[in-house]
Amino acid sequence: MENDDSDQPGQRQEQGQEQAQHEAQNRVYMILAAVPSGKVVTYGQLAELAGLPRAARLVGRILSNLPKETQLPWHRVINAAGRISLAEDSPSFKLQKACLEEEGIVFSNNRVSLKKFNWQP
DNA sequence: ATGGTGACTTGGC
DNA sequence: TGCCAAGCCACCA
Repeated sequence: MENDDSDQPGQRQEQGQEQAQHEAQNRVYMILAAVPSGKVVTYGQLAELAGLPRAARLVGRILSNLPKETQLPWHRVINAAGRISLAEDSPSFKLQKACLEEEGIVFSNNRVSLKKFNWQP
């Protein structure tokens, strides 16, 4: 048979995109959950490990959408400059910094030691 | 539908 | 060392 399975390209494609996004988000969660205490990872690294090169910004968006009750170590994610990508006066900033210091991360002038970037899965 | 913005990154000065 | 500009991706007005 000619197989007229009639996949409506439009709708199918749209669903595919949405699913892909969801998958990507899920992968980011997995990678993030695997980051050990005492270590940090940058948005770019997290994106790359999740198979999303050049999507550092997307990771930031995903984190911003995390529920406040999340179990994920979102506080272990910092930017490439070794800084916390949040406003200093923001409660989230203070929380993140406090969590990292609890884990032994040392800050110098609001910046994390670059040596901590050496985390391999 | 074009433009602006943001938990980003990299390269140049 | 620090600021600026361009690139990149998704979302919102």
